[in-house]
Amino acid sequence: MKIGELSRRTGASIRSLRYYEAQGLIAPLRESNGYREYSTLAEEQVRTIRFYLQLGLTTEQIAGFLNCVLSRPETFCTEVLPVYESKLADIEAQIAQLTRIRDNLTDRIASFRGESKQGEGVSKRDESSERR
Amino acid sequence: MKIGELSRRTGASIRSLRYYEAQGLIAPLRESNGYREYSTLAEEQVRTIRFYLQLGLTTEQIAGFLNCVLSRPETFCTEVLPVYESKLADIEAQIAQLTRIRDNLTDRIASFRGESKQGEGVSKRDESSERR
DNA sequence: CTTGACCCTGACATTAATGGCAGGGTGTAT
DNA sequence: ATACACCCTGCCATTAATGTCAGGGTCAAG
Repeated sequence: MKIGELSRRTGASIRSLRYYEAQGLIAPLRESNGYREYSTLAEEQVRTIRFYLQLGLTTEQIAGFLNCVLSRPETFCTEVLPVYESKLADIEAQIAQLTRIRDNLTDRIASFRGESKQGEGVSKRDESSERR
Repeated sequence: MKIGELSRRTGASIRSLRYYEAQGLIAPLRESNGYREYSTLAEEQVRTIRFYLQLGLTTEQIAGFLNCVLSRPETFCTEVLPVYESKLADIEAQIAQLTRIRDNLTDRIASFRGESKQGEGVSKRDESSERR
């Protein structure tokens, strides 16, 4: 199957499919005219790649275990767990950070609604949050 | 005060101070030799800018209400509230998205620990999350 | 032979704030 | 005058996946 069809079948843009190849995630054959020829396995492979991308993993991380998870259940691939764990730590840190900001914003929005009375906690800034 | 001193006092890099100026957030005078001369008010101004940046606002958004909040309590500046509200919506969407991913990761990590028994929910992917 | 639907590579743009360099001027103390 | 600590502008880089050109082949149908 050629790249256009694979794109239609998987929802990945042609541009993305070429990018996955450049990142070493998929290696289609080439016809004599230079066109990429994808096997039928490619379809699942691309869906798998996209799934891991949705989890927020990078193509580099995915490349580290893709071959393994394509050939057996994920839990048999020892390379996967550390990636998940480090990603989870990332995400939790981000959530914590965003939650801090959200609470700060919520407070400040609330002080707009009830600003008619006192001025406590409104004009003085909260130096607690931090970024990157 | 010159830019180096302001940088030391506020913790903002010289590079950042020049950037804030380019974005219209602060307008120091110029000495005859071309050096920026900051008033003593600049120190609080920069801290205020940094505070809003920490809240995740962009320099453009900050520019929209900085003059106002520097001269009176935040709650008197009507330009501020809509920015807060839209940022809050942003943040909440991001938190929701990250939470979905986190739960997915947590599940998958858990299936590594308990993989000795059955294979339910392990090899089949979850197509529920989404990104950007 | 021309049209049109494919395919190819290579390159630049995107986002936002910041870091860092090159090349050069200023000012003060020795 | 020479060193040294400042300051200036302008420019490129950063991140990661994707979009989007330009300029060019391939191939089947008409």
